[in-house]
Amino acid sequence: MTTKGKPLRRTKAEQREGTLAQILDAAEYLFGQRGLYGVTLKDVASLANVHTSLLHYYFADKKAMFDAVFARRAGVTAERRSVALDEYMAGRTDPPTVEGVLRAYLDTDLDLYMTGGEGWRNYAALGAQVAMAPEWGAKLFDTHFDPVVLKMIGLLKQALPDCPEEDIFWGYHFVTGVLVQTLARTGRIDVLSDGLCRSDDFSAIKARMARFLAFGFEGICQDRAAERNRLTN
Amino acid sequence: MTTKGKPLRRTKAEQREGTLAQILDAAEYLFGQRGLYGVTLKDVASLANVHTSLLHYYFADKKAMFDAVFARRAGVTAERRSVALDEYMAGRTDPPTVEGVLRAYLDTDLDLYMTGGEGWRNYAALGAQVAMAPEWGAKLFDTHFDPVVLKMIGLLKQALPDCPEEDIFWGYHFVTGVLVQTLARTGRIDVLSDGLCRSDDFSAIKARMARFLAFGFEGICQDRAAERNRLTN
DNA sequence: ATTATCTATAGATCTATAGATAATGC
DNA sequence: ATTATCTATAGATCTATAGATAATGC
Repeated sequence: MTTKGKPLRRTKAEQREGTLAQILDAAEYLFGQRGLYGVTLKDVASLANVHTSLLHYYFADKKAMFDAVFARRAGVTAERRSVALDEYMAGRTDPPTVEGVLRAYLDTDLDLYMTGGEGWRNYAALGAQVAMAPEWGAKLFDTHFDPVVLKMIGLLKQALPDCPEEDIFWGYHFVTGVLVQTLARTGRIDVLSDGLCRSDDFSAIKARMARFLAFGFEGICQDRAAERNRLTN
Repeated sequence: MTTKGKPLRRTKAEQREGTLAQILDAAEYLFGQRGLYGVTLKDVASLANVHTSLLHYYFADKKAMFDAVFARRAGVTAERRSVALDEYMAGRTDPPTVEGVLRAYLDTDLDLYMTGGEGWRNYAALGAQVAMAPEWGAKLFDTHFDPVVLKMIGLLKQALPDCPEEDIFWGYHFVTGVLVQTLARTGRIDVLSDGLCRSDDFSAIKARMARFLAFGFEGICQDRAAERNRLTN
């Protein structure tokens, strides 16, 4: 079995990298299924085919391992979305449109989960759980995603110059909800729709999400404009 | 201290009910903060001021306790929303509007969390965590909420007779996301908006949510109508 | 005479550490 | 000579149960 193509001898750096990836992949899957507290180090070790004590060699403790899992892909997706927003703006002289900004932001992310393989889908499910964890979850999101989110919100302000800042932030609140619900892939819509829709059909969701949300923004901003008119006249 | 107004002697049924409520309240708060796996029976017992073994007297195991916590309020909110939808339809001869249906459904629920006290807000946070749990979470939602959700979806179909069923289900998928994100109250929007918005300001959210989502539905249904026209002409 | 609550404890599991062994690195 | 991995185990914690005690119920 010692074919020339696959040398059994690996450099230590390679070995380290390989094992770490195995561990992080296993942890990512399990944490995505049951959350931080629903997974034991032993669970991760078994799935990763390493001994539990090795986890302590690589990570200070369980939370540090969890943070490493989250951080591994957080930077990648944040950067992709940031670049997509820049590219969207680079190609135009007109102010941005709400749907354009949302497409750059959301579709770019959905593409990643559609084409990035199982790892990215597991990460998505993990992200959904983190997003709903009040104690430490929001903090993780703040740390990794604030810059790109604020960049997007800045562009939405340009797209909706007459809309109060408050409404735009609430609109973003709704955007997160829709995205996070999608990333969770709980299978609930499958049951409700009796199989007509499947919660892992990101392609169907991509076809609707940005437009749905763009119309939503118009709705609450129109509302505000109307209210202001009512008060002024 | 044996004033006539507050007899120390309680009937067993009263005692049972009181203790159960203490236990369920404590469990509700803790599960809402850290999820099913992040809470131990000892945690619940300490907060409820009872001995851990008493939890085993009242519940078969931890999951049964969790289910009892969830079930206690699930029926109440489902029924309220169902009644609100009926009342909305009772008062009209025209077909329903999307925003009308969503207001009956969502505003009724938000009112409950706004006026129902701390217990209901803790339950909301718990619900948000359950909604993102792939293994057992979706199942709990199916059990308790399918009837009222399907009733609402039926009304949305009446409001949007030309919209494909598929789009309406996806629209509902987005509705859940927005509601669940709101119920979680993670404080993330507070940080992002630098205090301009607060995630526990359900009143501000109520003023925007139904309209935002109603416009979203119009958006994806218009889209579909346009697409059909394109294909037909 | 039944029901509610507490005491005591078994048995399993979980995290974490110390120290041994087996690889790669120079 | 350093780094990666495993063995063995301590100490804490967690769920669950058996059985005692203290209330209410007739």
